[in-house]
Amino acid sequence: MSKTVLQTLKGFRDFLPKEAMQRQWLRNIMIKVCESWGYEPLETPTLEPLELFAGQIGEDEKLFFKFKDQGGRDVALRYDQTVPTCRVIGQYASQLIYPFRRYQIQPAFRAEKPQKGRYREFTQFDIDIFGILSPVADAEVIAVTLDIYRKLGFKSAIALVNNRDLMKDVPYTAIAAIDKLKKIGEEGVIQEMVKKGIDLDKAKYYLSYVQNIKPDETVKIIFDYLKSAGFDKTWYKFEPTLARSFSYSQGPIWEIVIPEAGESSVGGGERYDAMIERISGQKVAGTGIGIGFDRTLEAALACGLVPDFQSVSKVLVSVFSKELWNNSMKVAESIRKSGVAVELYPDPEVKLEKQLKYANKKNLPYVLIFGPEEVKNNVVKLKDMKTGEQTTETIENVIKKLTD
RNA sequence: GUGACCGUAGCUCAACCUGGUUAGAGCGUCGCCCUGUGGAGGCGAAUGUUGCGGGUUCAACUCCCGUCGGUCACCCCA
Repeated sequence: MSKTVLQTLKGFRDFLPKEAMQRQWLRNIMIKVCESWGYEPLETPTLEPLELFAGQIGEDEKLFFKFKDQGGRDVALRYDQTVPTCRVIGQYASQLIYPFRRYQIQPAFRAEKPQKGRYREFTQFDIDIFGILSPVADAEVIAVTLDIYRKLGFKSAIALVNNRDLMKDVPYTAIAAIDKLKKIGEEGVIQEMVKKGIDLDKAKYYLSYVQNIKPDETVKIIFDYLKSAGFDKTWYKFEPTLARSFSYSQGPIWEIVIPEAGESSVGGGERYDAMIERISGQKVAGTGIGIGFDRTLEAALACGLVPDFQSVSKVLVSVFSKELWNNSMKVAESIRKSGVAVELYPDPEVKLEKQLKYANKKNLPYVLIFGPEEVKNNVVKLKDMKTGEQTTETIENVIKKLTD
């Protein structure tokens, strides 16, 4: 194999066990929280007809990962999870039960130029609820999201909330500019608008108009809900200049920021009733959030919330000699039966010293050691790798200790 | 898609600007000290088509072009 093949494609990543375990940890918590709120999993294909995505946003076709399949069909890798879900709503209209709550965690693919935190294959965690027009639906999705960050152990996460409907009188180009306020400042926003053909006076007017928007009834309903759901008021905030410049955003819009881990957002959501109807042909209300899985993991790592995963198993059963190989196997098997993750050193010829070094490097909590002496007395030595302490026990006792 | 910077041992880097005999160091790895016990220490050893391809040159890790990959900004972000 030539050496150039030993690398991943631009913007694609491998996850070695340590990293993969961290991802699984995060994924499991997110799923658990979602299900505790009654959200059910949904999965859609990796490959879709190109028109499903391209039909939606015609202009920026460049970013699709698209190609022709063997049958000459134009296909594209999953670009996001919202659009396929809209397809599902149309395709299975007769079987879905509303309100329909679903979460979805799958990779999305975009042919972007990669940079930090932006890859061509990345994982998105979406939480959406369909069939409910009331802002209570938006509030619930925000509450589930905040619950996830709370359960992950963050001291705080803030939902910045606004209502796109309050910007009805502001043209889209102005909204898109105002969305960048945090990044480019007031001057930058005004310049951006002027560049896009808006008069200077109007640009200034739009900016100050938006900055002075006050929360409406919809926003109040959402905040009341969050308060009742047990979130301190430091966990949510009205943010008039939050714009979510997606063309399909409507109604409540929000973003999640984690102050302890930087100011950029880890996810954002909005209502998109109109897009659902456009794609599915069904008049179904829908609102939800897309959470950046990678960004959330990065934030959790930065805040020291991720357990230090080194190994999957709790104990290594060492092999003293070829003659005792069968004993080691039996011991490992009986521990495994008790539900404890156990690994057997897979080579009877290797010196005990090397087996211990292995256990040490992998950070395995315990090692079981037994030679002829112990076998004769029907006991084993349980070594605690952290303290170095070693006790002689019966297997039953070892299992009891390990399952505690 | 546009622009900038980067790519040397498993890892972090030196040598590149000002081309010149066997490309170095630390960490890690492996072995021994230690024939029933890891982490510390001592001693010893192995390792590179200098990302890949081409060009210039008597000579390229070094200069030039291309390509692949990375980082950053812009663009974009359903």
